[in-house]
Amino acid sequence: MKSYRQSLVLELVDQEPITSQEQLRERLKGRGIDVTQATLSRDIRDLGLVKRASDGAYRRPGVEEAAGDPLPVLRRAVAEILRGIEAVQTLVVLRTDPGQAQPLAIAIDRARLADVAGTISGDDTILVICRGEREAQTFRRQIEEWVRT
Amino acid sequence: MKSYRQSLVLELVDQEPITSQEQLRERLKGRGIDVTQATLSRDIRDLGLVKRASDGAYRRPGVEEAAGDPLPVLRRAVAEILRGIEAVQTLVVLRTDPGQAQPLAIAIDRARLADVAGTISGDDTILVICRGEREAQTFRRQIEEWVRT
DNA sequence: CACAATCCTGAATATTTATGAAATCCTATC
DNA sequence: GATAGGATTTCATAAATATTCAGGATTGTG
Repeated sequence: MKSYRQSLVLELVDQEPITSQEQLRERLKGRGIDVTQATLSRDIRDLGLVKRASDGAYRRPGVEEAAGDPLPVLRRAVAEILRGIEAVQTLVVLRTDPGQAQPLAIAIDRARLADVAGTISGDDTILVICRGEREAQTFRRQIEEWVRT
Repeated sequence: MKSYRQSLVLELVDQEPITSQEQLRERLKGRGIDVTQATLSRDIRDLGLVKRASDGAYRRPGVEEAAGDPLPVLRRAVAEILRGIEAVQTLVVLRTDPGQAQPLAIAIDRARLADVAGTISGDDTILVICRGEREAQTFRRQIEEWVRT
């Protein structure tokens, strides 16, 4: 019983956001398993599940969430907060308004562009490490394009 | 106030197991910060901390038990949260899941590897500055090795 | 079978966390 | 300084979770 129930718990937790033990209880009932919240509290401890404060959902540790399409977010971010751009060999330096570098850098990271190996950012400057000099130019041109649009 | 307090929360949570918001409240009071539990509930959500059911301790997602030898910690961190690695000249760019770069960078720093001069990290990217191109390759290979194991 | 030891569970309850509403604190502007 | 608007915090309370205790099951042993 117990181990079957626990494997079902993992399955449920993986396929939809479960944010409370009561909710989990209902889902299990739907599958013909009826237990109390106390039991689920113990199951969750046994399974080592984790409750993320950001959305309150139970998760197996280490499994991350995928969000919506990051490209539009990036385009908006560029249009809104980019103030300057410059390529130096394989690096591209972006300037923003004070305090805006971090959000823009995150947008770039999440867009997972082919030219970009990664970014590091300070307060109003972002360093974009590109995969080569050619890629740095391509990236700069792409961004400049977005600024104009 | 808020951002200072939140950085203190991260610090406290990293250095000892905090299992309730009241406990966190006491620790903060010990550092001269006096707030209510309600505020901490919101801070914890803002910071995206996670409460592990296995021991009830709050953690930054992805960070594993900080203890003794830093190498095993690093290996585990690599296995768990590394998503990509790439060397560009003397630099190595590591990619992680969103928001996970910081903890992995800390693990690298603490391991004090011979090839590594230092690290800088953003949201999901870490820039590792190696002591030379040869060392960058060695470091990359070492990490890749760990990913496979 | 009888017994003990152990595991699992539910009920009741204690503890912990989240939240709505009001109060307070900041910051910018006149 | 006075004031508006927003952010942040507290207070009070609701909601969610953990735990204690006791009652079956189940298993192993003589």
